[in-house]
Amino acid sequence: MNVDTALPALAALAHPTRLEAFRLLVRHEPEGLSTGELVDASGLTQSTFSTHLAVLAKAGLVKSEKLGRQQIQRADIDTLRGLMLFLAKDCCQGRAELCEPLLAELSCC
Amino acid sequence: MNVDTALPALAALAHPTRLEAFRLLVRHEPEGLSTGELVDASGLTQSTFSTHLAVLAKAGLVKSEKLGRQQIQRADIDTLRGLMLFLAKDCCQGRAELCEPLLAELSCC
DNA sequence: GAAACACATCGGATAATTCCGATGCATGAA
DNA sequence: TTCATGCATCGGAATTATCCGATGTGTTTC
Repeated sequence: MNVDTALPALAALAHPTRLEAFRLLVRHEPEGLSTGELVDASGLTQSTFSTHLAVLAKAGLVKSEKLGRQQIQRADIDTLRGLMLFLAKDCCQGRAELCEPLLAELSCC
Repeated sequence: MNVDTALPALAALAHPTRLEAFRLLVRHEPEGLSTGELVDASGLTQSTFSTHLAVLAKAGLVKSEKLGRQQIQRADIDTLRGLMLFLAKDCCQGRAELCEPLLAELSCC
């Protein structure tokens, strides 16, 4: 993950519909959800949501898989992790004191 | 950090100029940089960059302080940490296996 | 084959971003 | 006081994002 890959990922998440859809997919890992279920959850038109999904997919945050005539969407945790590492990298370089509190809170996992 | 605070933060970072400026400020913690220095680094007009800086400030990612007639800008690491925790929260809830690799890589700090 | 279904894509209208020059408003220097 | 400096804000033009209905494509069912 670098600036060129982080920017589309940030832009993809910087929209209420897409952020909510992505979080929903993360909570439904690893089974995923069909596009139709996501459309229903969004409350938007099918065509509108489809373009949102395309933005998430292009950013690498969502991968899809065909299952019969529906499309199963799944969150790509590796990309999310890459984005978080990219954001953390700057403050971690030689300045551990800045990221220690983050590690402490993440240790809940 | 919740959806309402994460969305402006994501949108603020989802722009090449603002992302670069924020990363520059993180690397210059805790001294900070003046607005003029950031303008020079951006290559944009002073007025254009000022509006970008206002977006970062409104999202809580940058705090400023007056020093004579210049304005010292500093990255707010707490907000960055809050954003990362918000993104990580979903995948950590009851599914530690998803976040363990993140912790492993972050342990470089 | 025909119809129904799930989803993607196109066309176009509206709204929001982005960018700049010009101007305003403080602060420090002469 | 007068002038220069550093920065914020205003007004407006160009670009981009967002949203929807309509249509196209592939898949299952009858």
